[in-house]
Amino acid sequence: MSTASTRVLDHPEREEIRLEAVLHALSDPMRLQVVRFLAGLSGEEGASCSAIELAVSKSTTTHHFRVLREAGVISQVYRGTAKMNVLRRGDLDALFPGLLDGVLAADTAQRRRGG
Amino acid sequence: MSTASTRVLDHPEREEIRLEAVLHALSDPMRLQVVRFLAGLSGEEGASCSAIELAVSKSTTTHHFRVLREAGVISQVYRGTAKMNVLRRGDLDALFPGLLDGVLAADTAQRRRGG
DNA sequence: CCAATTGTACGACGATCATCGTAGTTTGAC
DNA sequence: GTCAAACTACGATGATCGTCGTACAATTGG
Repeated sequence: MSTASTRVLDHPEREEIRLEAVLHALSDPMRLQVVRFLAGLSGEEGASCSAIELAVSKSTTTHHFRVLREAGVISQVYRGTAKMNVLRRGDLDALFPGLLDGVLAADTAQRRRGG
Repeated sequence: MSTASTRVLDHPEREEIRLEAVLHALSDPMRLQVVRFLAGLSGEEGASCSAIELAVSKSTTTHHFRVLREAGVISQVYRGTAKMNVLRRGDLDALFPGLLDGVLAADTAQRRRGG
């Protein structure tokens, strides 16, 4: 088809994003790894699901990305056979200023200690 | 007995506190309520478990306090028949600067919006 | 010693979770 | 039209979670 893909994914609106859901989404090592990766990207690029190597099966990877999307942490859009993922930094920063950076900094600090 | 109580509770050392565990502990509304309450206290006072009215049974309350303690978010010490709870702000701020305040601010922001 | 207060231990319950494999769908490239 | 790549859907499984009630333990105050 030449028309745009009809495969559209459901994202919570900014106002629908819940702190508890975000914290829960970030409390898993795999998902934290995804967020860390996406946060390290410059600009609006984003990355496909397969660009981030997680030590779990493909189904599990899909699952983690969905949890992140449904919590409002990332947005996902199909592009060809790939699905591009972008951190919803604008929304998160608007809702919870400093939260995402705080978590990322905490993650960096913990890793630096050898965690 | 006049000797100090032998009822001692296990707390993770500062270096043992894990970010994922902290985030998980904070991702529950009841536990967030406890942390919010303790954060609102002045000085080193702390509060007994029963001082914080949670809309769950006593057993469940005990459970939530334990999760917070085992994650390193609070410290608990017996004092008579009561158990006093204190936020481990010093440890958390040292390990993850800005994280606790970020979460508390996010919680306040969400509540202000009517969440 | 007795009673009241405060919190625990121990199942138990249904719900959610992280994980997997297999079989499928959608797309882009040839 | 075929084929490979990328991701999904759908169970299934074992673990953990939040919740409860009941029964118990430790402490303080009369």
